[in-house]
Amino acid sequence: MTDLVAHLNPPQAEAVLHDEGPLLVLAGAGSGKTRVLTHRIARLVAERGVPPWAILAITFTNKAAGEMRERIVGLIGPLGREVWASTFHSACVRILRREAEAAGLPRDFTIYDADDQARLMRQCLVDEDVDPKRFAPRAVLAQISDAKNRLLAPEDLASQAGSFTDDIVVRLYRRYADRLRAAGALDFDDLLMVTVRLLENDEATRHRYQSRFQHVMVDEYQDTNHAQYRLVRILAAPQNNVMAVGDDDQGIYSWRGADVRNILDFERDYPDARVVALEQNYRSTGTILAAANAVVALNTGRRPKKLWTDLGDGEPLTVAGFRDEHDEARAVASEIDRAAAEGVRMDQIAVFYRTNAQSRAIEDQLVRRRIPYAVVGGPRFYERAEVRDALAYLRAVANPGDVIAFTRAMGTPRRGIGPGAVQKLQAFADTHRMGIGEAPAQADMVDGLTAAQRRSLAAVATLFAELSQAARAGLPFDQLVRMAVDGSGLRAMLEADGTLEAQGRLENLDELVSVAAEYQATADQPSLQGFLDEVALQSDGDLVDQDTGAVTLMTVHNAKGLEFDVVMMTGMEDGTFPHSRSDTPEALEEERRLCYVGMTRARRRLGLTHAETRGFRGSREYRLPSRFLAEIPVTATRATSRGPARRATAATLGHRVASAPGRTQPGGRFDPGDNVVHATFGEGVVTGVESRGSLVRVRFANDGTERRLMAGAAPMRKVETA
DNA sequence: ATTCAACGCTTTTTT
DNA sequence: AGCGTTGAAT
Repeated sequence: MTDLVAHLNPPQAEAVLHDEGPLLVLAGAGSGKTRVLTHRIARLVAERGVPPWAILAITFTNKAAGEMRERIVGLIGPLGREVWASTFHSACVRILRREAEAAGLPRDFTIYDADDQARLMRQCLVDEDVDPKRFAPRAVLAQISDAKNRLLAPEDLASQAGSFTDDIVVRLYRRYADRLRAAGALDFDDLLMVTVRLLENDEATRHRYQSRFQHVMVDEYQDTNHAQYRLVRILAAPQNNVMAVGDDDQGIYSWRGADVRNILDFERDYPDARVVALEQNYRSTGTILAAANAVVALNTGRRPKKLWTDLGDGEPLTVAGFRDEHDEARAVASEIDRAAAEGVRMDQIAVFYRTNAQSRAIEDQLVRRRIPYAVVGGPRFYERAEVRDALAYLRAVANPGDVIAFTRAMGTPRRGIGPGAVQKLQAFADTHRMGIGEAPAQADMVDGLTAAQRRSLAAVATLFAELSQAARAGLPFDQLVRMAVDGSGLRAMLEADGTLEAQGRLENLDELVSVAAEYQATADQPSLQGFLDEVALQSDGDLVDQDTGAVTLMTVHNAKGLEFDVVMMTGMEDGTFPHSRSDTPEALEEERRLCYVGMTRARRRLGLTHAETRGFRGSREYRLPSRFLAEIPVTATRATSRGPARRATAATLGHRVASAPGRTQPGGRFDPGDNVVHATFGEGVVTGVESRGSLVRVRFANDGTERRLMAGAAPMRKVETA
């Protein structure tokens, strides 16, 4: 048995040696928190006699959970595999599958992802006769999600509601909940909420889990929402052996209900908590750290901290501007080639961006230069239409009540069963108290179907029966998937298509078959339900593979928890990053934290780029350099212009510094004759000034129109063009 | 009743 | 640019 604190610094050792009672670890970026977590667990098991299965360790991704488990195994052997390491959502599914009866759930409940939710909500809007234009399904769902994260049922929301809008949302929430129940489905938020309710209301179950979990540990605690917070409180009680690890500067998920107060108020919630701060960074150079610190330091309401490193200054950050996203991408590719020529491994290089759509321009260039790359996130494998189509057949069989899956399956391939026929089947299923998935077998009894539809449904019934029989007989999952793909006619449909796109879709279906085979081979107790659960709870982060020999492209959100020798942050423009929709002070601070997270992923080299114009939803928009660039101390940077981008650079940067930190120039600086550039209208010339300078008239070159703009508010600046 | 073609709007981030 | 809704053709 190795000495578990041998290579730890004093605060790390203090945390690892903490035995019982609440512990808060404030872990700055790159301060070795995973090490502390794994070592502490190893010590509790190996030296304090805590059974591994009595430890619940919550991580942010399934992949992180797996890695944590392996590291523990590395420290104390196979016993470490028994630790409950998982995400909140996976842990809840595990509990709910086991306690389905007590929770009032069907044993084979289905998990609905965002796409399923939206489809279901659409039906609810129809039910409630609400115009989907005025109430976008996703927007309504966001409000419902918000409520669920705060553990509010429709009734609770009703008591708070007042306005007309709120009333409609309450009605939709109620209807949506009913429909979920009818389908035997839970959405992501339900997984948490239902588990909390179960534990709060069912004393016996609560006691069982409370005594089972002697220690509860939560990583990324700053990103927990209220439901998760409550779950931790309940499970940790009464002995409160809870360890929260996090960093308030890295909270980037408030938009999905995360509440930084959870970490800021930890000591109030657990008054006898021990607090340990990890402030030595082992990852980045001093320059990178100083730059990142300077940016995040501008936020208010954060715990003061002083991250430091003894790794030396390293090289300065590079900041460069380009004409458009294509030039930017070319420069990124050049930077990658340069780094590779210096001996940096491709898989130690990452390109970050704020939004997934930005990956495209970069991918184009990397393909052209034959630079191997892997995109994390974006259109996820399991979100591809054909994959979802194939899975819909399996879901419809696993849970005959799942209308969404059933409807989807009926629609692809085309077999003459549209919304009308589905409705008739649903009505029939309702009156005969069966799931809609069981209705095709009785198609003869359903009123109002055409002969062709009955024939079509008979084939569906046969397929369902075969699939269900095969699943029960324990046919390997890859064969089950293949059966769905072939038997449904999906494969035939795509093969008949013959286009390159259909070719790709077929490949994805083959990929799904291998994923199923993989599941078959690795799962403890393979089951159809388990396979579908795993698919539903798969996260982008789970698919990050850092040993591929390829450059990694991803959003800054997905970069959390990772590190690379060389990081390029692209799209550093106001409106892109910070995102234009983050226009409140709070949202802006979150963007800044996001920027901090991105910067602190870099070990040795950090480059930041921006483009003057960017294609956006078909049209081209003008962009000013991000205010975050201006927040980086000049001493930490070296402005460069590399490769084909000659244009921007020093002059642009001069502008950027001059205009920072505001989004726009203060009013009263425009005079007739000034050349200006506006974020949406482009270049123009000031033709007049009104209201003592607060209103300017500008004629735009693009369309020749003249517009009157608020000098202080318009996203516009002067340019010194020749 | 289903399916196909044109129009209009927009999610930023994700378990 | 891409999706979903809408309106016309089958």
